[in-house]
Amino acid sequence: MCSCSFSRKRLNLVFIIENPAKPTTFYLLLYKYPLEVSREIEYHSLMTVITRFPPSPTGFMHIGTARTGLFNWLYARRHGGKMLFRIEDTDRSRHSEEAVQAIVNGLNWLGLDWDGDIVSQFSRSDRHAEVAHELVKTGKAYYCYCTPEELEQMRENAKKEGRPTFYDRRWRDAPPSMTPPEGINPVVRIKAPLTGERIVQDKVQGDVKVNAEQLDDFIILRADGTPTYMLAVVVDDHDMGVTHVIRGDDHLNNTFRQNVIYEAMGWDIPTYAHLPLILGPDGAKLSKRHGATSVEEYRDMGYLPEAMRNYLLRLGWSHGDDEIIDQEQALQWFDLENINQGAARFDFDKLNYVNAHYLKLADNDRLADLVIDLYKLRDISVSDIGRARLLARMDELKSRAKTLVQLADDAEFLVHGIPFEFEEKAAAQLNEDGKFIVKIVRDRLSALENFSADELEILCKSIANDHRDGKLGKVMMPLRAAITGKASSPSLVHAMEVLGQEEVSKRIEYALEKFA
RNA sequence: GUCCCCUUCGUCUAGAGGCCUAGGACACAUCCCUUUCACGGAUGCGACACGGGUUCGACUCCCGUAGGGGACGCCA
Repeated sequence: MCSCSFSRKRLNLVFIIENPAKPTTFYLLLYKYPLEVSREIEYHSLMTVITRFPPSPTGFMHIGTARTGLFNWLYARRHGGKMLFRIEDTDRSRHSEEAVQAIVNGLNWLGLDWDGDIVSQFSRSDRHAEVAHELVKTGKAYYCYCTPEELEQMRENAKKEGRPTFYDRRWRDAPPSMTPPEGINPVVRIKAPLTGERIVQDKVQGDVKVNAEQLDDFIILRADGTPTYMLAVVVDDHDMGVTHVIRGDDHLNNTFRQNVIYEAMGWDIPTYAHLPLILGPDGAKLSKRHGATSVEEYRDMGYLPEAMRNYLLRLGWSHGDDEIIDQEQALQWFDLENINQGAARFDFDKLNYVNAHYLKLADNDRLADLVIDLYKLRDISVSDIGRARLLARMDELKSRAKTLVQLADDAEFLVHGIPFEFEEKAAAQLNEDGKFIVKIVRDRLSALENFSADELEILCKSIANDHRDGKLGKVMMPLRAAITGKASSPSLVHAMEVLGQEEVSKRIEYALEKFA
């Protein structure tokens, strides 16, 4: 199969070649003009792609977890595959239903779904133990009777001598003379390779090499018979048929250990892609002190899920110069090749910009509902009339705001009743000069044929001409203060139209009375 | 202490040895629009961490240095 295309700078000849060694696998080759080099740009497999989303039940969904989830989801969906959902609750004490629910809620909010049931790692511990014992039987793993104190001592000594801080393998090939001490339940350790270069092939980081001397015989089964994380992930990923492991950079080192288990069991190693971490605005690891770290906090700050997805996607992944990438586009474009290798800082300015963009595109009814939800948190109840006003001005409102919270602030005067508060700058507008103008407006309001924005504007302009040298602002500012209680607002004449003559008059009377 | 990874405008990034006088976006500044605040439009400011190689030619490849991040648990 061959296709040909022109890009800005080159002629592409694409050959899809079957790999005879793996009949279900195809390579996509790209030839650059002139035909000097060929480069494998993509690896397509006809096997179903299976990714996984394996959060720890921490009680909330970290923004980094969300991004990893998004990447896994996009990759699976892009390739017509599946994303599995597994709770990493090997440490059962951490497990709680609420914690799982929090993650599910986060995923739902982001609009990501998964295939099959949520798998609890804890529920599979028998299987994990079975694998551990099988490895002992085949001589790939062994029992170790060291106490935590002894291990601590080893680490200290190693550090002092400048060696890796590892277990010294004293039970690895224990001679028969070394009888197990009484009363100690052994752990199971795996036999890691002693020498040679170990390579992890990573889709993001490339080939990562480390000497076997840096790997120790890590524990796969604890003294109480429960599996460690290292064993559990490998067994579960294998049993669940995971083909692509897309996860945070912090697991890159673990990968060498996990591969030891894969090899000992003779299992296929999945394709790895390790994503760089998200840093806070100051370059340090994103943490609580940077403000929001969980997706629900971003929701509460007024960000739209589609904006969040777009922003998170662009944080570390790119498609040329494209910035606004909606879900549909992302599904067509997403790949592992264009993930950046360096960690990225979280930038609220950019998020705001992206959010403002999606706000403009969002459906008005949906936005009204979201804003009304926000008002509930402020103990403001919105009547049907209030909702209708919101809707009537939504096109303008959504074009101005960066977040739903801003939109809600902007629109609050449309839904609140009398009495209402005046902010300081608004109060200042209602001085003698201001009240003078407001009274003139009030007196001439009833003469309007239609209480419409156009006529209101004509009226205000004529008042400005008569009393303020044609300076419209001198009329609008005090009027705005009287009607909204604020010094800035969306288009006042349009807002007045929506509020209606009766409500406008009431508010003017209320303001004049208050600042009498 | 040991090992691993990373490094292009303030930030996110484009860049696949000559297309680079390094492109885009956010932020910032100025101007325009304007009843306010925003939105929008235009223009501007602004970077290849440093030092060595390789090459006719390096942002791009290699090696060092510096800086940043990560991992070294009977946590996940």
